[in-house]
Amino acid sequence: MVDVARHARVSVATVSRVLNTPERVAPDKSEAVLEAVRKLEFRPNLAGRTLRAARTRTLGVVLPTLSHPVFAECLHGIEATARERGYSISIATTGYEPAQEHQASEILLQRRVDAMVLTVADARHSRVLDKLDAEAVPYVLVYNQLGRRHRRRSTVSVDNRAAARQMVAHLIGLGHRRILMLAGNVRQSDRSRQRLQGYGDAMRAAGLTPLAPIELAFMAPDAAVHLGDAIRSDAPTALFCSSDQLALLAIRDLAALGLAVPADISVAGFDGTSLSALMVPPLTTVVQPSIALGRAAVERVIALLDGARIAQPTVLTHELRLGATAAPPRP
Amino acid sequence: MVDVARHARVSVATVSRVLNTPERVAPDKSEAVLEAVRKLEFRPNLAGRTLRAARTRTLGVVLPTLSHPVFAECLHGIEATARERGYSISIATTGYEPAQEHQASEILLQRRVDAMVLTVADARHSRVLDKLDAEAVPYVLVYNQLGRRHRRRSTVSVDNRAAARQMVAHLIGLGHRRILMLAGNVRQSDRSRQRLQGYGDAMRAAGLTPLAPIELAFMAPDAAVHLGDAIRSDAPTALFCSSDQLALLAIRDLAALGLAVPADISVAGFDGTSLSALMVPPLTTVVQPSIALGRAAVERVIALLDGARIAQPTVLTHELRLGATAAPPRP
DNA sequence: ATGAAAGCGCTAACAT
DNA sequence: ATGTTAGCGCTTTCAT
Repeated sequence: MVDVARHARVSVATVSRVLNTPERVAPDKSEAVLEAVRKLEFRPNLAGRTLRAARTRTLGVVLPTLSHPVFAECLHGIEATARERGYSISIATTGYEPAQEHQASEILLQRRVDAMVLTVADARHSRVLDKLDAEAVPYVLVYNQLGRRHRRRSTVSVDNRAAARQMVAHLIGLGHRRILMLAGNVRQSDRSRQRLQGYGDAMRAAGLTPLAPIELAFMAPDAAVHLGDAIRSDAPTALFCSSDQLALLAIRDLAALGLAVPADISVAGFDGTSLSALMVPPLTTVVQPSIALGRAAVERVIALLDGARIAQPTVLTHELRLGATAAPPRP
Repeated sequence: MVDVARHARVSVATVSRVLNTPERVAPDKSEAVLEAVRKLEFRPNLAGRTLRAARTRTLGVVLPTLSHPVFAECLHGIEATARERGYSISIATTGYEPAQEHQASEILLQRRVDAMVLTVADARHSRVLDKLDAEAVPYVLVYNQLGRRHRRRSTVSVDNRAAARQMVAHLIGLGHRRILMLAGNVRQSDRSRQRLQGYGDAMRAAGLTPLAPIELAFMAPDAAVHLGDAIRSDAPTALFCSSDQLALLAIRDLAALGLAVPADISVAGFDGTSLSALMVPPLTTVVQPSIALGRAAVERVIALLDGARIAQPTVLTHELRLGATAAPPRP
């Protein structure tokens, strides 16, 4: 900066002003500074700026994984929006392990991110969120959704329970009575729990008895076994899966068990990742607008940074995509 | 840090040493400092450290998009490895636009990332890479692959040309003669070009005449039209696509044209994203080890930071996954 | 409108 | 082994 100042025959203070508050500097000086910047290829060092201004213009992002397309697409929306708004992002993943949530957030806090966008296992009980609250670091949760009693935290999500209810109601409408839910880890994941509730809502509303869900750890290798057992004992005619990934896994394993989808058994998913639309037959699933969720989360977190109060949860509309993996049961 | 020093009754220098070179400080003092750190919940401010040490322990990552599973998985490997090695990452995407490559790299350079991992459109002609060379910023390319004459740049990739050749040879082995290639933007993407070369190699090796490829811009909306035209004029019995995404798109559009895969026409892809394995029927494709590519890229870039010279390109082994979308042509 | 100078939090050279 | 201190690059009072 000293070089630039010398080159433009002004002080470093003026250089700084040109870069930050150009309106407060005379046009001719401004011009000279800008030219010096170009000529010397000056690139402000963010560390200096951060140290002094106590702002990094960086958003921290904590997500369970990037291998799952839902989160990858969300990150895509986050990154694009952050860039448009002049922020960059720093990311850390947790691999679905609550212990890692703490480590991930510490790394980002050490970088002094201005705010965070995160998906945690359970938004109601989270040491990390408690910490962020205590340290007054603004944050917005994506995908996580909170009940009426926990509205202290800013969330951006779809209505998981309602979406699950609608999808299960759709299966019931097709004529299914024995519908089995394939859930993620219900104890750890609030979304899994909400979708399970939605499943129960729909079943009971139709006068049906909910079946005990199969709980699968993320990417469980023994999924096929559990699935086989459950199919023998419950004889379901439809499977409602709490993610597309689980649905694809189920379809594959059903094929191995000699069951055709949807002829022998129907399968519905949740997420609506772009690839699930391209597969043949296209997956019947609940479409979450992942990119839009990421976008909205960044917009909200920037609003918080600009002094907004925590508002109502942002609930984006989901959509039932009636693909071709769910059909009426065999008579 | 002053607080911590006061609390532990030592100087700030000792606090710094405990944090950076613990072996150079007496155990009792070290203990005292650590306790003060815990008690005061001291979190070193990276900006101060960066400013002084001129190192951020941050890796910049530039990728075309995060919506494409191949890059998302690669990023997953990058993030995990970086974390293990004590680095964090800062990402920027380019949306496949060379102009944005420049912008993305500038953002990261402004953050003073220690090094970069990137995928560019064309590694042979890249203003961004020229700039990084000029500024002596270490970097490693992922997915990009360079010919013998351009080995100045560090790359981590599969052998795109050989992989394409093998896949096309496999199709020829099944009995196909009229094989059409669906390529990305050949002019802009070096990988697309290499895969097209591999296609040509295999065709000529079998005494067949390569057909002119269909070039599709990324996520082209008019893909169906071009595909329909080409199928009418070339009457191919197999399609070799330069990405899984293109393959899925093709399969969907073929269905719309009344063509069944693989009964009427075979389709092979390239990438081996995890979802392409789960679809029914599973996609016949070239599997790139995306997570391992990301891991290897980070290992190499850290080696460069530690003073290693640019070595031979790292070529990871691909794999042909013989799914069920390619079969012998109708007699 | 502009400049001089203090100081953000940290590390490392130097002194002890 | 430990302390003192300069200074990394920037922004922001405070003067002028």
